[in-house]
Amino acid sequence: MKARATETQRKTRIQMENEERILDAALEEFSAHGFRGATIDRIAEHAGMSKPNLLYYFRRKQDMYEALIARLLETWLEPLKELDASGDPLPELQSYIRRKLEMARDFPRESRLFANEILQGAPRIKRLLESELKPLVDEKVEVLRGWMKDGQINPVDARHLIFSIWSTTQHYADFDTQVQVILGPDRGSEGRFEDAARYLETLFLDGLRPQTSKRDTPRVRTP
Amino acid sequence: MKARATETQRKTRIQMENEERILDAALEEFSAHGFRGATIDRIAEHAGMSKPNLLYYFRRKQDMYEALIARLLETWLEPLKELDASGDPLPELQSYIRRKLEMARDFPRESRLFANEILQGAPRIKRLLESELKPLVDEKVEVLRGWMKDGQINPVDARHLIFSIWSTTQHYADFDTQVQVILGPDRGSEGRFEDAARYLETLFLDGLRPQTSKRDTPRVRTP
DNA sequence: GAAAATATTGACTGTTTGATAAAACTCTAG
DNA sequence: CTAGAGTTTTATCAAACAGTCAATATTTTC
Repeated sequence: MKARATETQRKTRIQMENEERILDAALEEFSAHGFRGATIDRIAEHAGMSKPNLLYYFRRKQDMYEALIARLLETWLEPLKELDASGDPLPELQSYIRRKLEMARDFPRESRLFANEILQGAPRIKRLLESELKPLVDEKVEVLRGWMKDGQINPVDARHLIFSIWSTTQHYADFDTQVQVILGPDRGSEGRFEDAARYLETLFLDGLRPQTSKRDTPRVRTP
Repeated sequence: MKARATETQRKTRIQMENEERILDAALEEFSAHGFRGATIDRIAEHAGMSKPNLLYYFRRKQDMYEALIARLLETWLEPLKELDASGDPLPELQSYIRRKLEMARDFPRESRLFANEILQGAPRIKRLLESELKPLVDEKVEVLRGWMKDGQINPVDARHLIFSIWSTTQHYADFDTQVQVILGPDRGSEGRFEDAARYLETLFLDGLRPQTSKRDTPRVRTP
C-alpha cells in the first residue's frame, strides 16, 4: 500500500524516522535557498537516501515545503499567544521579546524559512497568514491598547510595536551572517545572545533619550 | 568587438539602454526569488529580449547579480555615512532612522535583494561586507560611544543599536507582504510610512515605559 | 517462516536551465 | 553608401531538474 494514501493510517517506525530525516534536510535546504533554489537531489543527499526513495515519502517538492510550513507556524505563533492580558504589561512584553529572541537563537533555520517565504511574497502561505496570524495579532493589539489606555505603557501604534519586536529579534537569525561580520569572532554566540537581550530590553523599555530625573520603577541590574 | 571586453571603452547608446533594462529585470527576479531561484529566461522575458541577446550583455547569470550588488552597496551605506559626529545626537539618529525608512519605501527591491543574499549566507558578498561595511560600522560605533560617554544618549551596545535600526526599518520592505496582511488595506502606503516613522521615533527615543515625571526635552506633537 | 505490506533502488522521461556558436541583421562613422 | 563594428536571432548543447515506474529488497504480520 502507498505510504501517503489519503486515509488516516498508523505510521511505521521507518516512516516516522525517514520523514523526520527528510524534513530536517528539507528545512536545511529550503531555509538556505528558498523554494525554487532548493533541489530534491540535494535534500535527498543531505537526508542520506536516494531521490526516488525520498519521493516515496513526499511525492512532490511542494509537499515537503508545506509540511514544514504547517509545523513551523504553530511554533511561531506560540510566544505571541502567551502574551497575557492579565499580566503586568512591561514584564509581559519583556518576556515576549525574550521568547522571540530565544526562538531566533534556537530555531534559526525555521526563522529563515519563514523569512524566505515572506520575502518572496508569501505565495504559499498568504492564506494561512490571513486566517491564523491576522486574527491573533488583532486580538493582541487589543490587549496592548488596553494597557496603553490605562497608562501602563506609552501610547504607540500597537501593530508597529509588534512589527518592531518581530524584526529586531528575528534579525539575529535571518541576518546572522551580517551580525557575525559586524560583531567579529570575539564574543561567542551565547554572549551575543545576552548582549542582544540586554540591549533590546533597554530599547523597548526606555529608548535612547537619557533620563535626567529619577525613574519610578528601578532597573534590574546584574550584581 | 565584444561588448564586454576587459578594456575600458565607451558604451553605445543601445548598450546603455539594454544594460539598464536587463539590470532592472534582474533586480525584479533576484529580489523575488534569490540567486538560485531566478532564471535567465525569466529575466530575459521581463526585459523584453531573447536569452542569447541578454547573454551578449552579461555573459553569465552571476555577472548580473554582481553588477546589482556593487551598485546596491553604495546606496545602502550612504545613510550611515551621513551620521555626523558633530551633530546633535538625537536628531542625528532620528534622521538616520528616517533615511533608512525612506530607503525601505523607495527601494524595496534592493532591500529584498540584500536580504536574500544575507539570508543565504552572503556567499557572494561576505568579503565586501568585511571590507566595506565592517569598517564603516566600527567608525560609527565610536561616534555613538562618544555620545554615550557624554550622557547625550543612553548607554547601550552601539552595534546592537545599529542592528535594531536596520532591522526595524528594512522590515517594511522585506516583510511587506506580512505587513500588508496585518495592517489591512485601510491605510494607504503613504499613511503606513508615516505611522511607521512616528512609531519608530517614539520607540527609539522613549521606549514603552510610561513617564510619571516630566521630561527635560518636550515631545513634539502634531497640533 | 511464508505471505503481505512496506521500503529501496536503478534506469528512465520530459523539461528547464545556463551557456555557446555562428549566421544574419542593424547601426554608424567616414 | 559602404565597411566594419555592434547587435540580434536561430539552432543547439550538456547538465540539472522534478518526477515516474517496474523490479527488487526488507520488514512486519500472522
